[in-house]
Amino acid sequence: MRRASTTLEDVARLAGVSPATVSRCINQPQSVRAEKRARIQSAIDELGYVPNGAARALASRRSHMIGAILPSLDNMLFGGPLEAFQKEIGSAGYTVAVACSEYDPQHERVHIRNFLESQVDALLLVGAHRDPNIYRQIERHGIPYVLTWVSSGDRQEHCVGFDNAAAAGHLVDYLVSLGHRRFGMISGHVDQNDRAGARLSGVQKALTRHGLTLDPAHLLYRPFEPDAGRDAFHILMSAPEPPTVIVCGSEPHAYGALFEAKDMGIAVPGEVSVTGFDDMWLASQTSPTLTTVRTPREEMGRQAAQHLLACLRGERIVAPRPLETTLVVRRSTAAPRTGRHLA
Amino acid sequence: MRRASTTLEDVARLAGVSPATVSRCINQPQSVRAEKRARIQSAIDELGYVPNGAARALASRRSHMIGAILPSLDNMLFGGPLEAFQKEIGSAGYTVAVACSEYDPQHERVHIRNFLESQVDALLLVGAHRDPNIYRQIERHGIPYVLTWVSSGDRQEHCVGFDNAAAAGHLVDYLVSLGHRRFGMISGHVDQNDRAGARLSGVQKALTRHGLTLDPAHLLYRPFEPDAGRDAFHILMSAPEPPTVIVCGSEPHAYGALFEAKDMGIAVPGEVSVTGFDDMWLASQTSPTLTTVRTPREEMGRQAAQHLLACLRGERIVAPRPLETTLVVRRSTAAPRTGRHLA
DNA sequence: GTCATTTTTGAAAGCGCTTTCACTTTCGCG
DNA sequence: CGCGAAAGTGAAAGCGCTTTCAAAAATGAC
Repeated sequence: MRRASTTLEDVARLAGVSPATVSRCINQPQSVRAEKRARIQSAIDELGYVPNGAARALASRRSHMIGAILPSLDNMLFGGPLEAFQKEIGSAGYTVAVACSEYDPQHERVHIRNFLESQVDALLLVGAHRDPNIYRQIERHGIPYVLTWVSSGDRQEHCVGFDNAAAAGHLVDYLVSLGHRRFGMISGHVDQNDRAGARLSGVQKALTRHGLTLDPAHLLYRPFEPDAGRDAFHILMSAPEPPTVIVCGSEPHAYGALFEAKDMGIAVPGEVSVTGFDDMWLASQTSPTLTTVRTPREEMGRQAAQHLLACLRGERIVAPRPLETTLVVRRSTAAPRTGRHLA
Repeated sequence: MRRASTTLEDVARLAGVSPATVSRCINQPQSVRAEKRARIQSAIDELGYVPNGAARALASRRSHMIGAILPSLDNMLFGGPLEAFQKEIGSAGYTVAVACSEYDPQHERVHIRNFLESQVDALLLVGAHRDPNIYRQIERHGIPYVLTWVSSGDRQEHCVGFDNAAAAGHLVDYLVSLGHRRFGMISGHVDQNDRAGARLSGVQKALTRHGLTLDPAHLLYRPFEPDAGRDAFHILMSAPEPPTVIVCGSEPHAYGALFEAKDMGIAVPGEVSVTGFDDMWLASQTSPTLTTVRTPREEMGRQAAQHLLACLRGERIVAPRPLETTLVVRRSTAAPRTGRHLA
C-alpha cells in the first residue's frame, strides 16, 4: 500500500554522488565539499527526501528519542515541566515520547520496558523509589536516565529535583512559629510514591523537632484530587477537637479543602489554617489565597533535559544539585484562634 | 560503550531454531509449534532478550509509534484527552510521542516533519486548518491522521471532535433567552486557531440570527490564560456602557474574568453574566460557579485513538460523527439587571 | 613542479529484524 | 498404508541508513 518512499540512495543518484556522501552531508555537513553539499541539498529538496528514522536508529544505534514516564497528565502538575523538558530536549534534536503510569508501578514497569524496546536514548522518570531490578534493566541497556521531583533517595546522582522533606519541614517550622500545635495532614498515598512519603516524613520530623506529634487520627491519605481533599477536610474538621492547621501534601488537596471550608462555613484562616504544596497557578487566586511551597517545576524540566543531554554527549557528569523550594506565605494561614499556644 | 545487546539470533541459537522461527514466535505465536514456542520462550527469558524496535520498524515498516502534537500541555485542557488517547492506543500496543506546538503553526510544522522522519504510524493533531502542503506531506507518507477538537472544516473525514460554532451558538441562544442584548466576548486569537475562530463566529452568527451584533469594541482577543482574561474583563467592564454578559472563548478566560470581577467589586451574575467554554474541573468550584459548555474531551481522546486504530488495521473507515457538547448552566449567568430588555 | 599531508570520497559491510519462498513435517482421510 | 493438503520451518534477501577502510583528490611546503 505504502508507496516506496524516496531513499537516501535516490538522492545520491540524482546528485551524482555516493550514498555515503549524502549520509555525511546530513550528519556532518562540514565534512563534505561545499559544492557537493549544495548539489545534494537541492536533490534532497527536489525529491522531498525525508530520512528514515528507523534505519538511522538501527545503523547508528541512536534513536534520538527520549522516553518520559509521568504519573499523570490530567492535572497541571506534570504538564508544565514536561513541556519545558520537551522544549529543551527538542532543541537538541531529540523527540520526547510520553507515557502515563497512573501512579502505578506496574504500569510504569511496562512502559519502561516498551521504551527500552523502542530504543529510546534516555529515560525520564518521576521519583526515585522503585524495584532495583528496574534500574538494573535500564542500566543493561546502557542508557542514561534522570529521576525527577526528588533530590535524594535511592540514586542521588540521577536525581534532578528538590528536597520534599526539607520543604515540608520549613513549612511546618513556619506554622509552629505562628503558634500552631495541633496539626492535621492530608497526604497522598505514600506506599508507592516517594514524593508523598518524603513530604509526610518531613512534616513528622519537623513536628518531632518541635516536640509535637501528628495525631494519627489527623492524618488522612487521599488521591491527588480536589474532591478527595474536600472529603478529607470535612472529616478532619468534623472531629470534636479539630486541628488548627491542615497541611496538604499536594495543591489539589488544598484547593479541595478551601472549597469545602467555604461550603462548611468554616473560616480560613480564622478557624483553621490551610497550606498547599507546589504553588500551581490557582494558589494565588483562591479566596483566601493559599500559603504553599513553590516548587521550581519548569526549571526542573529544563535541568532534567540538560542533565540527560550532557550524559548523551558523554560529558563528565556532575551530580545535579537540589533545586530550591520557596515558602510562599499568603492568606490561608494565620495564628490559631486561641492565643494560648503562643509563646 | 554500550555492550552488544542480545539479539534474536542469540535466542535462536540457544533455543536451537532458526532466527525466522524466533521472529514468528514473537509476532504470530500460533504459527509455531507449542513445544518450540516453549523452548524459545525460555531462551528469551534466560537471556533477558528485548527486541530492537528500530530493526523491527525498519524491517516491518511499522514503528508502533504514534505522534501527537498539541498546542500546549501546560493547562489542563489537553492533558486529559491525551491521557485517554494514550491509554486507548497503548492497549493496542502503540506508544505515543508528544510534542507541543505552543499554538504556533511553524513549530507544529517542524514537529510533524520530525514525526514523519521518526516513522510514526499515525498522527494526531489539534484543529483542521493548516497549510494544505502539510496534509500533502503527511499523505505522501501514507499514514493515517486524525484532527481533534473540531468536527468540520477542511478535512471532515479526519475530524474527531465537536462543533465549536454550534455549541457557542446554543450558548448565545440561552443568554438571549435570559434577556441579554449587549454582549461582550473574550476570544482566543483566531488567526491561527480554528477552534477559537469557530467559537467566535458561532457567537456572531447566533447574535445575527437574533437581530443582534457584537460591538467590535466589546470583542477582545487574548491568549488562553486567566491573567489575560482578567485584563480583558477589566477593560470591557470599564467602558461607559459595559456588556451585560461576557462570553469567554475558553475557560481560563472565564476564570480570569471571575477573579477580576471579585477584585473590581462587580457582582456576577448581578451586574454582569460570565460564561466559559470547556467545563474544566474548576468551573464547578468557582464562586459563582460557572455556566459553560461541556466538551467531551476524554471521550474525544478515546475516539481519536479508536479511529486511528481502525485505520491502522485497514478497516473501512466511517467518517466519525461529531461529539455532543452540553450547555451547563450554573450560577454565573442570570437575566441582565435592567428588565427592560426582556420581551 | 614535487612529495608528504590532509581532506574528501566511495565501496562495502553491517545494524537486528521481518518476510518470502521453497522445502520438510505432520495430519486427515480414503 | 498412501496420498494430497496443511502446517511448520529455515535460508536468504532485504529494510534504509551509518561507518569503517582504503583510495582519490586537494592542499601546502619546499
